[in-house]
Amino acid sequence: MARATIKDVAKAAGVSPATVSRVYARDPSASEDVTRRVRAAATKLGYRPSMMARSLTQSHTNLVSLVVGSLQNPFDAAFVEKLSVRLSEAGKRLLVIPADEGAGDDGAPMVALDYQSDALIIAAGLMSRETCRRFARLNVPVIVLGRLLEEPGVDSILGDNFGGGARHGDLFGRLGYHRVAILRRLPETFSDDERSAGFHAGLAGRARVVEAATAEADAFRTATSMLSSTDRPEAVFCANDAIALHLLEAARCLNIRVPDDLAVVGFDNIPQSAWPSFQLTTIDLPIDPIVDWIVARHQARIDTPGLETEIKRIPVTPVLRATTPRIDAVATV
Amino acid sequence: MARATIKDVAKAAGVSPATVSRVYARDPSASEDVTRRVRAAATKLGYRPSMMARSLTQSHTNLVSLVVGSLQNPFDAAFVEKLSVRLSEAGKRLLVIPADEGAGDDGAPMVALDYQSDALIIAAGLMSRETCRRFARLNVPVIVLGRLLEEPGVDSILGDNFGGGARHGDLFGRLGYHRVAILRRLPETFSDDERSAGFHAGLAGRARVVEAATAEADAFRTATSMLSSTDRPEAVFCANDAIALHLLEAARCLNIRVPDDLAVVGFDNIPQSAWPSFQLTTIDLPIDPIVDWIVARHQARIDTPGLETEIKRIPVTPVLRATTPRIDAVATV
DNA sequence: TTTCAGCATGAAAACGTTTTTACACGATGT
DNA sequence: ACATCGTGTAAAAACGTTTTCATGCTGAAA
Repeated sequence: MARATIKDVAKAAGVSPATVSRVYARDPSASEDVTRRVRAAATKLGYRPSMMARSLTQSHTNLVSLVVGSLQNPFDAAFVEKLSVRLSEAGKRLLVIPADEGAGDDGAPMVALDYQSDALIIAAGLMSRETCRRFARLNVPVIVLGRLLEEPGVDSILGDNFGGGARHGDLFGRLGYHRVAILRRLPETFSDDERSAGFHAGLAGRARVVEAATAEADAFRTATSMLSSTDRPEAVFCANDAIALHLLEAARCLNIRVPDDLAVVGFDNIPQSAWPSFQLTTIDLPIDPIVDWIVARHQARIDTPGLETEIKRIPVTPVLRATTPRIDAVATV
Repeated sequence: MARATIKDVAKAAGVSPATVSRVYARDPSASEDVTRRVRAAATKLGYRPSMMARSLTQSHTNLVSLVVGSLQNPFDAAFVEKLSVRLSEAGKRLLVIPADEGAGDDGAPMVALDYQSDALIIAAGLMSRETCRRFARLNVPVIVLGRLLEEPGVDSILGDNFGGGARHGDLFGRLGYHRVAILRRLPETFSDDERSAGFHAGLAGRARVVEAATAEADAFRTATSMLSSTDRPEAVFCANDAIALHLLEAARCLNIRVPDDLAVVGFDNIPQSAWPSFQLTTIDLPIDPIVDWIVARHQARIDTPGLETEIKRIPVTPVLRATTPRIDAVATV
């Protein structure tokens, strides 16, 4: 019971394979009558054109590869889900490539080349500049999320990390804290570098800052030890909500009252942050505009090769909730 | 700067394309000397075999399609992540297909056919029996997660939903509740049917049961109205942890003490359930064995066509935490 | 009628692989 | 000396499409 091919359909409809192809390509030169016969034969045989064969003659595959790390962080999970939906709507498919793939050989995203992906989206901040260059040379559009990789032909999209961090820094300054901390992801994490820099700028020296880095999986432990230290910070800027939630959990375990004994702020505004248990003050980084831009941009790159490198910044907005004191309560101090 | 093809490599190495192919296929008949020359030429030209072309002559593509709904539920997100990693390790790629795809045409998973996927994994409980049959007829292995679809050639894998539900039902019975409730996903959700049935069996009539269904996105609202009703239940069995967490949130908003005024149990044991804020009593449904079985099973189906349909049940284990009273405290009553 | 444009269609080449078949060569056996 | 066999390689067919080019047909203009 092999799969029906274009020849089978052609024979059944009494036409040539070329004609069947034309019908599927919506070529206007295909006559009314023939189109009907071909469609009828196709549905009877359950024919669907093979994308693999089609990709061989055409220059595109309608495949988009996504290199991604963990999906534990709800932000990333939501990103992947929305991206796959929007790509589907555009008639494209998402190929998921774990970031730690193919370490032995040529680096992770090379597998995207094997399937002739039309574009490559990097949601894990670890692709080497070298690999990027290689893709750019092959005219495969590369879009990097959350990292600024200045490389010709490689586009980047990021939230306004510096601006968001600055808002938090200024908030802490106005709240009059003297000992604050930053809890962030591991040192190579580009977004957190920016967020941290913005925070420092916004704080403008009004408080002493200590900084700790942690893997997301270890966040609870790191947070616990940070809160157990002798001169525990009065307020903590967590570089993302996932970490902030762990910090809140740690505080709860240690019977530290939030926000009275400890203020906490995050970044991303994942859905859980709005839950009554957390009510996390954070920075909203909206996913829809990110996905929209990626979908539009990769298509633009495909349609017109040789575009200038573009760096897109998504604006963010602060969301004040209950893990920080009300600012007006302190404004008079 | 077009991509290097097998012919380019052949020319550069002074051999025929067939020989290059043999080198990549690790054909032992390729001589030492030639293998070296080919490898050298390939790396110099940056050659990688085109999977699209290869798939045309071979019967398999090393592509596995996954039809999936939302990734908001951490259980599903973790499943997708682990599946993609394990498939990668086996040299395969994951093609993600949103469940609501192609509603107009032939049903969602048909797009998997377009790319000649070697196997189809359905993690959304909505594939029609008709569509399944079609795949089975084409010798494309279909594996359904969380749904029992008795159809020749279609394998299913599920947690022991009935058993897990029964444990909860019995627990509630032994705790002496009289008014209990079930909060579950929408009526078509197969797993929840089983969990609910198991719960009833385990409870064995020891309490009056009311049942409410909700979309996961509406869980907080549904939970709130359930807890606000005049004869609020003493204990609620939520058909999964994601819903249970929303119920706990709702209880907190309504100042209902857990477990004193309200006992809550869930199902799945997602990481968040263990957080100090929740401490949810639940049923552990481990993901690793699920993914392992799926990877092994789809490979088995590919290697030996015509296998008997198999239905795999993953054992579950109760996890007692703080959203239920300690059972020994009541055992003497 | 003849000629030509335009249109619908078919034949064949091309895409980049794998695989089958065939061949040349050297070594072995008598 | 010749037949036989293995071994390493090349040539060519095949996979299922799209696309270019050629061709036959229709009808309008001459």
